[in-house]
Amino acid sequence: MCFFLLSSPVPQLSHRCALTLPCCAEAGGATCAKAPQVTGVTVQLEMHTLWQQFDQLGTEMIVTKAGRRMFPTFQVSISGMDPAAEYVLLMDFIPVDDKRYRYAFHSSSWLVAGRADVAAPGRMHFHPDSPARGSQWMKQMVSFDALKLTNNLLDDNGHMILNSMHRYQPRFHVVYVDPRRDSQLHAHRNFCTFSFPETRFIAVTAYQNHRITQLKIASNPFAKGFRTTDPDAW
Amino acid sequence: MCFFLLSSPVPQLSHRCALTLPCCAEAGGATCAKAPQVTGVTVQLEMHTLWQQFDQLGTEMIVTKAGRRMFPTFQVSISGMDPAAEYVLLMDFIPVDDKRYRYAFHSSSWLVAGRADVAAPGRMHFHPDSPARGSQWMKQMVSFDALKLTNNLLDDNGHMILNSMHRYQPRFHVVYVDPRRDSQLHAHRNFCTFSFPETRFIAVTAYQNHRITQLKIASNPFAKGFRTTDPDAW
DNA sequence: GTTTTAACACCTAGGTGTTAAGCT
DNA sequence: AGCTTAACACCTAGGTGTTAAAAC
Repeated sequence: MCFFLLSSPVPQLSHRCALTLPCCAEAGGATCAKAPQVTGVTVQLEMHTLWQQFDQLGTEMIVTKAGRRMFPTFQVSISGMDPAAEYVLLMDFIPVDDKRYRYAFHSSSWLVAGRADVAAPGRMHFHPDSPARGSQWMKQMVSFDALKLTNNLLDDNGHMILNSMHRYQPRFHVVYVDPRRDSQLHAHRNFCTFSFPETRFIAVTAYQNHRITQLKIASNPFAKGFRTTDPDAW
Repeated sequence: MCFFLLSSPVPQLSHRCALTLPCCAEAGGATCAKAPQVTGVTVQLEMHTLWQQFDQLGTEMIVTKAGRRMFPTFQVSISGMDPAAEYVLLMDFIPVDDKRYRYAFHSSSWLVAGRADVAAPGRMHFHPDSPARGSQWMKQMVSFDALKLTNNLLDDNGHMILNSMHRYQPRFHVVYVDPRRDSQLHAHRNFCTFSFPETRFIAVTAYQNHRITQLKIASNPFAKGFRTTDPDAW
């Protein structure tokens, strides 16, 4: 099941060149003996400008017992797949560091509040259309809008379990489904991973930074009921 | 693509014993050289009582240009699949006869109004979870609630195209995805078909029989706004 | 004190039959 | 006259931040 290294370090890519990531970008140009079906894969993060706006304020994502969607939604455009080959697309979340945070309202900033709590169960979220052919994945934007975040360590709904007040980096994985051989043995060659630094966030049970709240209200259609100003101003 | 005989006759099974259909039920006990993955498959129609209530009045299903869901929804429970084998589940609709109908309001009954119009394009509706393993299909009820009916001959949304004022029999197909050989050549052995006579209906652009309208309002949650009497009376 | 929970009003998104107008 | 269409009010279903109370 766990054929990815959950403990692998978070890549340190600059914001400005992260619009498009070639396969194995996080490996930093190291040796990359990947299957040909994944070597050419390129992934572009959608809603990049919105993600940047949140990232500049310090993105917060609500976690609830029942599960809460992410906003912005993680959406990507993919190219360079083998149109006829089958792929599985999935996401996971890895801790950015070993710290617990708290928000200082008087200074409107996040402070380190100690060592991280025990790590939440590291789950994978398979895109519901998986598996599908490359042609299908490349046809239009791939959206992970069914993905939900929870702080319930005993969650039984397949949601992604995160610790509140901890910082996370979403990761996106493209896995080639090799029909010819035992996929378990060659899995390490048949996938590649993409990390977009601007999608990092701190999990919270209630918003801390009021500017994050305002940007969510301004940009999320489901929060329209809380808008007071002109929505086009954003 | 069209590996089913769209023009095959509608099976004439009695209402009373149609609760559960074994594979190849429509073949009437004839020779049935099917693959072992489909021979043992059994399908049970859900909401059977509701379907019978509608059938006794003469079920009508709305067709619209944009596409309209069926109510009751076609839902089945499946058993007897090979849990590890992959199956595709799909539906189609075949004309019950070669006639066009009209409703006589004064006698509250359907009359034959001539020969059928030119047949609408015969489409297949693949269940969106297809393909999936037998274990997945048997885990819980399979619902075709995404299926929509349209009278637009030029429909480009993948909906099922039907002629209004014509009578149809929904059919349900279980197709075993054979990984070993050319599935095209052996397709005739790898599927079986189920027809439930109580799911027959006449396609309409507006309800004709007022008792059908009342039963829809009473039993469809989305029509609750039109209820006047106690819903528990049904 | 800080963090979490649950009920809530207010939205989006889309499935109902109704109705009046339009079509043939 | 028979049939179809489109706008509509009224639902279901579920995604928002708010708020006050609860939990720790």
